[in-house]
Amino acid sequence: MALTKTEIISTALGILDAYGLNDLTMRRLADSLDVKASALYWHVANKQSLLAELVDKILAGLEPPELDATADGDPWRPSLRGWATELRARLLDHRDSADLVASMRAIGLAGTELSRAPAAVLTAMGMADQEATTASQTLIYFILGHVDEEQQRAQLGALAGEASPTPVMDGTASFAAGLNLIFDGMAAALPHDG
Amino acid sequence: MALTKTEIISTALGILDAYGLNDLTMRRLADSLDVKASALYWHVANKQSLLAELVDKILAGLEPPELDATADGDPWRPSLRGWATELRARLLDHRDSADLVASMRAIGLAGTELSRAPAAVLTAMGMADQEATTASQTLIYFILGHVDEEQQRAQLGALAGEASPTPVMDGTASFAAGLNLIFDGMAAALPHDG
DNA sequence: ACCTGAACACCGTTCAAGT
DNA sequence: ACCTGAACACCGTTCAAGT
Repeated sequence: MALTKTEIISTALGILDAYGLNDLTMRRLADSLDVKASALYWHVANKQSLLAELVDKILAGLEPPELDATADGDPWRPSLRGWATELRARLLDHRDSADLVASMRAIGLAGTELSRAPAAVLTAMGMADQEATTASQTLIYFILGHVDEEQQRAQLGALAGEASPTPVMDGTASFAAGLNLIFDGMAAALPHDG
Repeated sequence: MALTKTEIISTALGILDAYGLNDLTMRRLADSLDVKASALYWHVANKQSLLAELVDKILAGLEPPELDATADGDPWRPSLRGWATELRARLLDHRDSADLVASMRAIGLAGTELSRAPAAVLTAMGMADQEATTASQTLIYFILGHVDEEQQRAQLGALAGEASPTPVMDGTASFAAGLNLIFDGMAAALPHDG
């Protein structure tokens, strides 16, 4: 049976989860598929584009945040909080994914422009376009930076004594705290609500 | 004349500036020093620690922010803004440095724990320790993420038509806007000031 | 259409041996 | 003390050749 791109991508994701980004090489991936490394180049242009597709797969199905019209107070807050929490969860599902997404994002290869979805919510709330763009980018930097640090720490922990007694700080809690800080900053830039 | 570590580090910085992080290999560095690659290992333990020293050199002399007691209003704002602007300037001085600092930070090898200095300012203003830590880390994620994107874009621009007519957005302006957002978020977590 | 074989031009790191 | 030579175990990528 001929190789398929889908098969390649999901095998790559398996290697990423089990051994990390450093061990995700074209040769190792080929070995896992019982094929020579050069065979991969019939299906993908190069490693970069393979990684970009991996990012797409990791982020696939991430729903853009929606404003709940029935909510009163700050409807955008729970909306963005839910979206950010979903994004973090997907990243935490795959080892080294925050690092991977950040590097792909920089090269502009990742199909998903992450900051667009939250920006739309903010403009819907009356924020100016440029301000909304900046604010969402700040949000994305926070999410990727935070999760990257969580994943790096998890790896260090795995190297030292397994099951570390207590993590330095609860990731979920500090993530929530950081989100609140950014939301408070956004609130200050939003038109005054009654 | 024998090689010195200082010589190695500053030559490495030169390669980083001229050719970028991808081209900063032990073999290329050795070539620049008219020496064989193996010779480097008498002076440094491995590439990681060399990169960590590079980070230290890039960030050397970055003064921690000080609170101006004579200022009224929000003395911490200009203080943190000045520090963040200084940090950005140092990073912009060296190609790929934001990427480099982020990766070293994650592994915990970089001597300078960047988020400590701004955290001290916030606790001095009466913020609780944990909140201050989270807030400063959020600030650091923003700075590194923003500058990384600036540097990546600069590289893409250099690849395409040189002297691009107008950058997509002014880096300095969007940096200032992001800073303000974060400062507004911090203000909300600070004890009410008169 | 899909894959192998073989090569090219690299990596980081180690270590006996030279001076 | 400081460096070279030579090797080990890798990389990503290309491309003629096979089926």
